[in-house]
Amino acid sequence: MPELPEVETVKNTLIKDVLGKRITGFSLLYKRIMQTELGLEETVNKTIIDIKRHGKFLIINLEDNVNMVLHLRMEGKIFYFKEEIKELPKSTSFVLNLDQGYLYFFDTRKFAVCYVFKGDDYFSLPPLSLVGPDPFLAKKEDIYNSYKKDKRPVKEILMDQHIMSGIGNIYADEILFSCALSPFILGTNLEEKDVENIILSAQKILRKSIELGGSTVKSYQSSANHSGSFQDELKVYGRAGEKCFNCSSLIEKRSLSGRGTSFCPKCQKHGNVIALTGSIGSGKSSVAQIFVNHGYLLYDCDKKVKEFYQDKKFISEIEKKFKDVFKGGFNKDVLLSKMTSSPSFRRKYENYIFHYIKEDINSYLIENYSKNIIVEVPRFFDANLKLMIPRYILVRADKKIRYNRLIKRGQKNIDEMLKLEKDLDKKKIEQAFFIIDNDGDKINLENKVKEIISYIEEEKK
DNA sequence: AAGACGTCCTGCGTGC
DNA sequence: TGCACGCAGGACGTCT
Repeated sequence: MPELPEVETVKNTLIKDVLGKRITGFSLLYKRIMQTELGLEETVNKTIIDIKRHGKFLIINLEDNVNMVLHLRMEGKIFYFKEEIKELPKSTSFVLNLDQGYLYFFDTRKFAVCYVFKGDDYFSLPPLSLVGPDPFLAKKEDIYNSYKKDKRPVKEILMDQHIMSGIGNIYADEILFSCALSPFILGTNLEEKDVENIILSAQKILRKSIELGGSTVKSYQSSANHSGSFQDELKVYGRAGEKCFNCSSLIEKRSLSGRGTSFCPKCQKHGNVIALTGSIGSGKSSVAQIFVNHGYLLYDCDKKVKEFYQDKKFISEIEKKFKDVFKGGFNKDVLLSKMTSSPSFRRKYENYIFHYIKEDINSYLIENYSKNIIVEVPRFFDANLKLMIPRYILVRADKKIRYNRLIKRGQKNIDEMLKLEKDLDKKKIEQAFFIIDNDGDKINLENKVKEIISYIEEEKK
């Protein structure tokens, strides 16, 4: 994704390639890219006299005060070729024919936008008038004044182009790692020195990235002939589940306002988050209780799901989502029979519930990011929580012991429930943070869990 | 008013 | 092997 360093790289490449060249014609293949009444025809027969960057915007100054303003968004790329491409790729948004060569604008997802202005007041008109200074131009006092009254999490503010521009998802994660701040800390809770740190870290990281020609991540590349190499410098972005280079903690990932957010829980001052999983009747709750006694907050998925089923909004969402099944309104018996008779329904339904609970865990963890939390989640693997909570404790118990526990609990349909369980594969067992074999001895269990808790405390130092 | 959600779009990963 | 599905993601618009 082009952020400030990538746009800067594009700018530098274009200055080398096309400055002084004249636009002789154009073809517009994706019309919706144009955001202004004025179109590319205004650029014909004009020479490119300068190329600038403002935040993540690229500005192409032409003769006679014609100015193009481009935003590459996710995947916009501008490549200069001396020769014409015979078969244009599907992703081509437009082509500018030059007196020598061609400028191709590619954009697979078609999110990029283009503005054409006549006159020199384009800086005082949207979109540029709404863009804040980039970290190299920002004044510490101004930025601190904005941050301290902003109730959003710092990462959101950092990506808000109106306040400070140029930083997107990748660099936001990297900058916050670099200044050891949680992405979830609220702007109102930041001190002046934190904001100063953010600006300095931003400058340092962006400068380094510009030196390396930006990042070449997934499909993004700044120019046809060169790829940047800053992706090799990334410390947290795209590293969820891997070890922090600094402290060896596992990098965690959450979703913050729809953006994947990776961070090191130790370096960025988070509480411990541990998932607790294992088959039914293995004694997860007893383990969880011991964590609670040691000051951990408990997120209990089974309890949460029960609460969801009491919630009218949740039920009406389910009725809407699966309206062919719940024609006469939501009904547990209908649900059960459909679940057993249709595997595809079961899959879809469970995925929906997993998704729902995952979102809920996500917001709980963000809200309580500085606290220690134990998340009791029987279907940890099915719910795909491994990147959100890389550390999980596996509780196991002999089948006989579990059977007896379930009878004691008054559980119905025990045989069916046990039959539905899948065996854990080797990898899942190997990757467990700890395995607790719970044979029913309370003292043993208590000691084992205490051991784990003090291990976690020790690790955190 | 601020926050949640929808919109644009396509390649790709997942899971059967 | 292929198909269907759903997600990611920057910025802005809309709704509450």
